[in-house]
Amino acid sequence: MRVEYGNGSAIVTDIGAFEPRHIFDNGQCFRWRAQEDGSYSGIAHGRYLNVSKIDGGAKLYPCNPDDFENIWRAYFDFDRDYGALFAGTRDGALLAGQHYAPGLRVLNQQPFETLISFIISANNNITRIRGIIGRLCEKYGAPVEFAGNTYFAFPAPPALAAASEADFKALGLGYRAPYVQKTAQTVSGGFSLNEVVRMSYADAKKALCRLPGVGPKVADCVLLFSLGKTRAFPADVWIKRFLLNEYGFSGNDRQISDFAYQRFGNLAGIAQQYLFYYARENKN
DNA sequence: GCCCAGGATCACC
DNA sequence: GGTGATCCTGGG
Repeated sequence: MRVEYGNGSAIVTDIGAFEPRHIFDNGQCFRWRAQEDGSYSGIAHGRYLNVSKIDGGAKLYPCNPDDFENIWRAYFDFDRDYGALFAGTRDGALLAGQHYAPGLRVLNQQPFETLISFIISANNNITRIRGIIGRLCEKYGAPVEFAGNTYFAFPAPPALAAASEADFKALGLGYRAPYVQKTAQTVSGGFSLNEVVRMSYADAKKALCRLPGVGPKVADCVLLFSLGKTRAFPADVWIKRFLLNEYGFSGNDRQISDFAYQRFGNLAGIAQQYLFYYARENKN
C-alpha cells in the first residue's frame, strides 16, 4: 500500500482492486450513498468522507495524513491484501464470489454504531434500516458540517441511552425499540465494547449475545464488521440456504460456525462476504 | 389484503 | 437444547 496527499485528498494505491459499490452496497454498512459520479459519500467516525475508485486504488476526500493513519487506514482495512486471500482455494463458490465482487473489502466500523445498526437490522429490509438509522442520527447525532451542508454523526451511547422507548418507536423502530434502548443504556452504563475486542471469538460472541436484541447473527456481524474478529461468520437466511444447496450442510448456529471455521479458517467472515455475493447472484 | 424483509425472543416440548 | 409462533413497519 502507498499513500500520497494532495489537494486535501489521500490517494491510496498498490492495494489491488478497490470497488466502492462492493464495499458500501453489500450490507455491512448503512450510511454510505452512491453519488452521480460513481463515488460514495458517507459519515463515519464523526467525519464526512467521499470515496472514489481511481486507477489502481482509491481516493479519499477530504483526508489529511493524521486522519488517514488514525482512522481510515484501519476503517478500510488497507493493510490487508485482498487479492491474495484464499489463494489456491478449490471452493467453487468462493472462487465465483471473488469473481463477482473484486475490490470488496470488509470495513472496521465503530463498534457502538455497528451494534445498534445490526440490532435494527433484525427481520428488516435494507431500505427501512437505512431510513431508521438516518432518522436516529438526525435526532440524536452531533452535526457534521462539510462544504456548506450539515450531516449527522452516529449518536454516542449516552445520547441514545437518554431517549425513551417511545422516542424510538416514533422513529419507526417498532418492536426493536426496547432492544436499542436497553442496549444503549447498558453500553452507556459501562459495558465496554473495547473489552470485548480483547476476548476470544467465542467469549466475545457470548458477551454480545447477553445484550437485548443481540442473537448469534447480529453478534457475528458486530464481531466481523467492527471488532476485527475475521472468523465470525454471520449466518443469515441467504447463507443458510447457500450452505444447504452448495454443500448439503445444515445445522444449528454453533455447527454452522464450526463448519465455516473448518472450511475457511480464521478469515471465514471475509469468505462469507464473497459467498453472500455468490448466493445473491445465483438467487439461491 | 397478503407477504416479506440478511432475526431475536418466548413459550413449549 | 431444539423447534415454532410472534413481533413493528413499509413496500411490492
